Amino acid sequence: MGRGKIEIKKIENRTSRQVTYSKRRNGIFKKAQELHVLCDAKISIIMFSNTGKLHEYTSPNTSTKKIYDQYQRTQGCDLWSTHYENMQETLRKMKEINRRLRNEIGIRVGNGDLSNMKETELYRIEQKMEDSVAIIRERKYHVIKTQTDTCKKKVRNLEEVHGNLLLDFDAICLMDPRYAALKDDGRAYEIDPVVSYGNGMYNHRYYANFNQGDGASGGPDLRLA
Amino acid sequence: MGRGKIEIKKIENRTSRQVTYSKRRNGIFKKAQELHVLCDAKISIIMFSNTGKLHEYTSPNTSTKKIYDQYQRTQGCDLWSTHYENMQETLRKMKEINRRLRNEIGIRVGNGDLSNMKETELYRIEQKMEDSVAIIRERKYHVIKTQTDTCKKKVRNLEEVHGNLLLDFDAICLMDPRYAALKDDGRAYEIDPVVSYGNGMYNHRYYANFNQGDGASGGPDLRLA
DNA sequence: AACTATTTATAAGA
DNA sequence: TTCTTATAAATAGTT
Repeated sequence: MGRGKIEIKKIENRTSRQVTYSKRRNGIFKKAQELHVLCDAKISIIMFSNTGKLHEYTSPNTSTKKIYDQYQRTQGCDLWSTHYENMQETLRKMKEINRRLRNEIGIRVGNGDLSNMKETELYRIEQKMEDSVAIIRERKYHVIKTQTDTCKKKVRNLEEVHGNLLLDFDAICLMDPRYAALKDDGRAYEIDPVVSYGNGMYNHRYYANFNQGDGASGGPDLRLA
Repeated sequence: MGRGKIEIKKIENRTSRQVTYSKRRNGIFKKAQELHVLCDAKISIIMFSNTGKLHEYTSPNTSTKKIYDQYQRTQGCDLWSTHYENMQETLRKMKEINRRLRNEIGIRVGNGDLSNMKETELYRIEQKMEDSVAIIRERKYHVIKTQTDTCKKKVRNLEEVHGNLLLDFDAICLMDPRYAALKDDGRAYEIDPVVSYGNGMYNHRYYANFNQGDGASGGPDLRLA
């Protein structure tokens, strides 16, 4: 379609080639537009001249991106999803890790969902939590130990006074048996059975009892049974 | 270019439209191929008929993806990098959240980095940790309360016995002043100053002291100062 | 899918 | 680039 027929092969003359490229490119775009109107087609044309210049045609009411999205959907292919999929996988994994971390925290903070946990799992969690409280316990221990020591001191002192009184009382009874009757008048001078002092005046079972479960540290054991 | 000139507007006849679409589409692809050969151009054409059918032409020695990559580089535009960047942003945020969650857990488990924390921050963490121990404390409390109750019982009993002994001793002294001397022989029947019983035999300051900081529950307060 | 009258695109020249 | 124009090519309507 021109003054003479041309063979379809690369035009070696640079200028001619550029002119032809320009004319034919517009021809194609014109025909694309016509096709769009006549047949209601969506068309995307992208071309690069051999000089690297970009020209594109995109039919109205759409965009290059839209057409490529549709292209992918239709083809079921990826195009850029190679890059993309790795990222999606990473994202997916991270969400999962995140979810688990949140759950771990939730359990520790007290609003975790413990309802669908198995016994062993619950035990594991409990163990972990106990480990976690170690630091807090370390400080709490100081306070508790102070209380305990004070308590021990008082009990020890009280017991000593009590012991001395009993000794003195016994001494009085020996010196003057009149008062021995007091021993049998219903009053119990011995500490009640719960404490189990029995007859031993300086029996320290009381302390042993108080300190039962003591760790190596000598402080009260706060572990759960 | 046909038996008659046609107006460029949508062809309403379905069959005609499809025929025209087919013919012209091939015409465009043929011209694209000619242009590719004549001018050494890279061309990508994607079209969708109004029935949604996909047809494409891609010039030889290239691919849709290559052309799209070049398209993006040339245009400096995003296309899918919008998705991509959003995704990267999401990923970045998620990593940050993850890092913080890990740190939170680390602190609770005892291997967190507390070194570069400010006082207020540390206090906040401590508070949170204490909240977290609430559940554990709830159960521990049971054990401690048992111990405490036992201790109280023992002390109360011991004190009562002690009180009775003192009363009896006083009675003996009144009846037989000979033994009053024992009161001043250096032995202290009163509990030592630490316990501060003073002269009041039934003074319960001891308990008040032991129970200092009691919560409404009546149990020992395990909170840190 | 093939035919062909006709329109359209465009090669070469200006 | 754009215009011109002779001519090749595309294609509308028909078969």
